[in-house]
Amino acid sequence: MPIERRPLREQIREELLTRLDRGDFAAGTDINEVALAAELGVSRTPLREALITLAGEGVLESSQGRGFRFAPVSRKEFRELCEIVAALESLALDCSDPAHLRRIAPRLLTMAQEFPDRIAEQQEIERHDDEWHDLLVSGCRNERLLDLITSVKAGMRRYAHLLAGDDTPLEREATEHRLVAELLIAGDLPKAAQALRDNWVNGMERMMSRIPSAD
Amino acid sequence: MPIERRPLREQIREELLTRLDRGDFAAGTDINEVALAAELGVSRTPLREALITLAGEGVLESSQGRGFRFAPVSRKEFRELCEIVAALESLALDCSDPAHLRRIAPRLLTMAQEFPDRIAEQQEIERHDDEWHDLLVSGCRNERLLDLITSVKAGMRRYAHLLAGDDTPLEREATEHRLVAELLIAGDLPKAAQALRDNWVNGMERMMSRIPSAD
DNA sequence: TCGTGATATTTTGTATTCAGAATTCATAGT
DNA sequence: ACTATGAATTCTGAATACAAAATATCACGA
Repeated sequence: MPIERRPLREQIREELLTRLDRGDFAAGTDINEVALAAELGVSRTPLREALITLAGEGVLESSQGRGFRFAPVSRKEFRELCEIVAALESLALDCSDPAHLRRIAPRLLTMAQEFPDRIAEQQEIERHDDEWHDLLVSGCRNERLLDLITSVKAGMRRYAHLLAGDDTPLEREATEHRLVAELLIAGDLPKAAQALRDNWVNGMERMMSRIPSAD
Repeated sequence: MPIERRPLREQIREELLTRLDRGDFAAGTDINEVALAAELGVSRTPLREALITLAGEGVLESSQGRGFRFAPVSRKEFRELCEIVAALESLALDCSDPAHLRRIAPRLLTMAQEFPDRIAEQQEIERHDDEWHDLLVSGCRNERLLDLITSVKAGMRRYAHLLAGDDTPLEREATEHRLVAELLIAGDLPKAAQALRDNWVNGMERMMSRIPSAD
């Protein structure tokens, strides 16, 4: 078995992100470093390193002397993030090996058809959606781009739990994924990329109404 | 006068980037934290925070137990970065206020025509080029996108000093900038965005031969 | 001469401590 | 009652201290 040894800051970062997914943190409230470090069972040093990383990814914001806080959600930011990820994933498709795309296209179609029931847990739905997108860009030969996409998506996690409890979007999301997969099978990459961008734009609009309008 | 108070980590990050521009650091060599901290006159704590930030931006790489080092340059990575920035700046144009674009277009044209002499210092040329691109995207309403562009470009600084000493590219760079400006004046945003992407692709190819082929 | 292993040294990763800024709370004055 | 002022407290930002991992050194044997 491969023995895994990673810096604490990375483990902490992931733990904070999963807690964020669970909705543990109220947006906008300050983070108390000593309390959080004690809760995680680590010292402030690696915790602060993780916080700085997350701030760089836009998950947190910080200000001099007042430390870190989870950035409040806003429609404006969400729109901005969707625009960015749409462009990046579309670019990732362009940079992908066409042969690889043809190979995975059927699986993408299957996954889109197996979209989780509306009974399924929110967590499960999100995981499925993430997996689909991950597989989609898995053939991208631009490694930096893949890292960047991961990083930007980390900043979107604050929004994930907001879309709990609505069913209708699910169908549409699945339909759009199917469309992308079918266009890939047909070998029409430009159209597939466009459909993917549309998917993000539509997903954004579905979400918009659910974001508190502090804007 | 407004008294400026910023965290040490940010000042350190900037200092390291300017030193990188000066070519102070040999790529691939490990960074000695105590030595560098002493040289900068700070403790290891804020220095490490800056290093972690830079690693997140791709300027540095790190591995468990062996600390940080400046990532070696490679044609592959440079191509990847150019692809990304081309897409992001193009997106920034799309997100810009058309009125603002019309307003700045003449200035962009002037700047392109005033492109520094080939006698000018390398530093000066780069600064001028950066300013032109900054002005170009200054009307972008997607703030996150602007931050992201800045961050990705930080990762490209390692390549800047490589193109010293060649004159011909200068002319072409200026010509391409002029073309973008003229298309903006004509109000043809899609064509301008395309010309901008071409500018990045061409700039990449000009650079390619100058990057050591460790690949 | 080369490789192997034990030991010493260096350097990182993490914890702890210290100093100063921000906030809170109480009190005095209007 | 309300504001302003200042002390006390809390928290962050930075420095220092400590532990463990990585690297270098060197002796020894094939």
